[in-house]
Amino acid sequence: MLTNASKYAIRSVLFLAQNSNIDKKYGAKYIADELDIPVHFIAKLLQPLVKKGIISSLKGPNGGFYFTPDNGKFKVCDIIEVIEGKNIFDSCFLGLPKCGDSNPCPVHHIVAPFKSELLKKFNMSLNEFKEDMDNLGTFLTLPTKK
Amino acid sequence: MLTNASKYAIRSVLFLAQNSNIDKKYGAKYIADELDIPVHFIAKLLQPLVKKGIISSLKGPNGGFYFTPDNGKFKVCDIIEVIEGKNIFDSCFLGLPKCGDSNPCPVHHIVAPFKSELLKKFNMSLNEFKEDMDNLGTFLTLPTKK
DNA sequence: GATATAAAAGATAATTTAGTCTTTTATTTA
DNA sequence: TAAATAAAAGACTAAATTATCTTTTATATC
Repeated sequence: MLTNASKYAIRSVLFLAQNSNIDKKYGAKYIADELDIPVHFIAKLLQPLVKKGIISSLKGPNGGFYFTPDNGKFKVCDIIEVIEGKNIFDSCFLGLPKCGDSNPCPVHHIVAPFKSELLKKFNMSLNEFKEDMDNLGTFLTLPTKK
Repeated sequence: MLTNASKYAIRSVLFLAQNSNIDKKYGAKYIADELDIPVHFIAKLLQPLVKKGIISSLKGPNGGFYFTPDNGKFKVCDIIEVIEGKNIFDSCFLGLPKCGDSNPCPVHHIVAPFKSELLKKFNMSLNEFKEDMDNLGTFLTLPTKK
């Protein structure tokens, strides 16, 4: 459903949301190591996210990527849109060209509520999402990294 | 989550399950037109399914692909396994290497029950699945094709 | 047996996704 | 202002997925 690119990007942004601020920045290498992601790949992916304002960055010594309260106004959906360039949640799970409530595919009744729940979550602001993660006690990394 | 190949294959098999029998076969071209799928692609995809016994085929005039009660003993999961060659339902939605109940990613609590429901369905026999489709009134084609 | 038909088999091409490497630019610190 | 650092930008490579095309084989019918 999501490409590796989107998965990497989402986890990186959430990592920054949880762990960074203007005084505590993380380089691409650190993020990649932490999340078990290819370094060069994530470095490339973060560029358009910075440009869009979803995360912040600073070059040079003591520079890196970081998260501000303003960044937290964006949503996970924004990350996906920047990386994929299109809405990937429209398409039918079985590839039916016109799947919908009135022309449902054999798994539509299972997939539709799932997508709806997922989109509810992905449409939360990143600030809200972060709080939600704290409440649920969820993870972004390998258990050994904690 | 599923590749195009799997989606095409699943819909083709279900089409045959619903519409064909030993006296009513369909050529690759017919199936492709009906389901809005690339002809050559589906022709290729159906080959390993026949070999595995998930669908039946006969060469020559009046030949084509068809479905027998015996074919109906396989499951949708079998189709996916033949086409993908691996279990695609294991991996975490956000790409977390060790996502699970005890180390859940931020959407695990949404994804896990979805997968579970889906797998329940995909582990039904195709005979059962066909009946289920009748009961639910689901579709495999464009509404205009009906 | 010759011909037509349709799947099987095999080779190849195109596109998308994934990932890497090098050079440039901005910023800090000495 | 020189050196070091880290992101930005750009070019490039690799792999997987998607799709097409051609040749061969099996089957039915005439």
